[in-house]
Amino acid sequence: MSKTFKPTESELEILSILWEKQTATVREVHEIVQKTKDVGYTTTLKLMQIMNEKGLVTRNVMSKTHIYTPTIQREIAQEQYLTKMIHTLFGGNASQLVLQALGTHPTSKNDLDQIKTMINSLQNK
Amino acid sequence: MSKTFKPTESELEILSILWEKQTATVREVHEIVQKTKDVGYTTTLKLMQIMNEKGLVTRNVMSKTHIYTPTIQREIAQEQYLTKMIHTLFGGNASQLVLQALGTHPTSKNDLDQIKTMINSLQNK
DNA sequence: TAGTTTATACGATTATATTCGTAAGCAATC
DNA sequence: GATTGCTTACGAATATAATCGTATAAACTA
Repeated sequence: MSKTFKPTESELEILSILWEKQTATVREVHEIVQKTKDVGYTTTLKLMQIMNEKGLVTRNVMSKTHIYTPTIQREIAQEQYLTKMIHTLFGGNASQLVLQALGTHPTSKNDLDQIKTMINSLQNK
Repeated sequence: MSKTFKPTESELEILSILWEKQTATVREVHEIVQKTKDVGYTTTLKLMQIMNEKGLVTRNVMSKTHIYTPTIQREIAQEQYLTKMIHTLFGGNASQLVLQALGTHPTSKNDLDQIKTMINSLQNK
């Protein structure tokens, strides 16, 4: 069914922009890409065309300026990369990853509470 | 100082094996690689030679069979990938990653307690 | 409407990564 | 001491990704 989703580095960057904005034109994407990478417009365009061929995005071609939408759910990508990362980087131990994430990435009190709640519900099973 | 650590896909796989075993020969690494990828011995050898040139590993050449050691701390790689992943995949929100990790990757009661302890100490600040 | 801007399409180049074949050395064994 | 097996070295082929230049057309603008 679902082929293995494996975007390249650049493609993932573009996807992350699309996930954020839901939908975007090449120019909008390029504007953001440019902040971190110094590449030409046609490079971004070409990448997005390739992504379309691969089925990573779809596009609405009604108007001259095409509008792109990601086809892959962010959640699916999250799960896939998370699994891989736990395996290759944390020796299969998810809690190590959690501890590290909490330790080095500031989290609001509210979010911390939410995590505690989740843990409690996991423990009551 | 520290150049940007950016191993390729295959290199990261080899590193993860070295992190696990601390130290290993090409054959030992290859044996494990072979379980998931169908590649020849010299491919693994070449990769590890390149990694040596790049400084990702060092090797002891005393005996005929070289012994490889990773130069990069696993923790540094963990931190780097974690940061990137939180950014591109979780919209900058670390707690989202934590919730997802806990939700889909079974964690022992003990580990969960440890995480709670950590959260508590974070909240008492 | 002529000129300018902004789009897409797409081939071609360049860069990077992966893979393997072959040569050569060393050591154990027959 | 020849043969076999395992090792490294390394060039070269192949595959994949990233980048850009140029052509072409639509839409806006003076």
